Amino acid sequence: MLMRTSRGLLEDVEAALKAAGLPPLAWYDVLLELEKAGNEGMRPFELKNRLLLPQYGTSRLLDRMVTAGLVDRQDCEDDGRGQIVSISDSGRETRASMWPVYGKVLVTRIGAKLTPEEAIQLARLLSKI
Amino acid sequence: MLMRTSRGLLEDVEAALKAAGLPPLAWYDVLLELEKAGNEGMRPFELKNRLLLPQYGTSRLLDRMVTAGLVDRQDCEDDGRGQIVSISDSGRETRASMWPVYGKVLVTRIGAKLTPEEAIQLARLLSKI
DNA sequence: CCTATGTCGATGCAGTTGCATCTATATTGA
DNA sequence: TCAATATAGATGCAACTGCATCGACATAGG
Repeated sequence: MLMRTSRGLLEDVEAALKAAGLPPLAWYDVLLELEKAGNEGMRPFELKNRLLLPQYGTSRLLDRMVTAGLVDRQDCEDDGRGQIVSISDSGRETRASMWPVYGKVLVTRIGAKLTPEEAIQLARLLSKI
Repeated sequence: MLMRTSRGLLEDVEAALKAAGLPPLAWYDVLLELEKAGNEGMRPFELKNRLLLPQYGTSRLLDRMVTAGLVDRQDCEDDGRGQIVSISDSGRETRASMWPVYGKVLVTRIGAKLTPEEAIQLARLLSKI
């Protein structure tokens, strides 16, 4: 049930984003992390750890986002192997415009079907897993 | 949180199946449906409706499963456009060998972390969505 | 200092997915 | 009956994913 539920939800969110001409959900997660990281940005491997993405996935996702101008990438001074990625102004705007679309699907798919107490309880149960 | 939880669970299941030299989880769902459908099998579009898969995804998934010998495909007599797919003996065996691997991950990831009452409650909440 | 090993990130390749479109057959209705 | 439309399933193409591996730099141990 968990699988079916979340897959359906995911598809709805992706479809809503696409219909609004916005990037996929994974980009939202990245933008949110980078926004939280502030101006100093963060290392790709840290992003990978936070979002539990595979290393190669992170590398290529960042590639695309840099190309799209949502993320800035610069060489890391402390570590010659590494780099620092940070969100651009355009990235901030994009994230902001994604949120209402994302949120609306969640509200209509979850908020409308569960009472607030149930939603809290669901969150509590899921967090234990 | 729902997304993160289910994605992690999914990855664990896929990894366990792969480690056991077994096909991916989607194949399990198909095999289970076909096994329930019995000897008459079922139409691909019906499978697509039940599993909520895209049409092209169903077509290609069945291609691979037929190639792997887990599914039999024959032309449909009633409808010249259509076909009938059904599970083969090998498919039944494969599904049977997948179940314990699948189940074990669920038990260790869910059963071990939630009490039976919590699990029931979780299922109830998810079913409302 | 130098070699061995570990970590960071990139990439070639094969397999998979999404999208749009196609062919073939079925159904509807004038 | 025949044209218009709808449905079943396949497929070319571009994008994306997983896997294995690579090259570059970092760090530890002798």
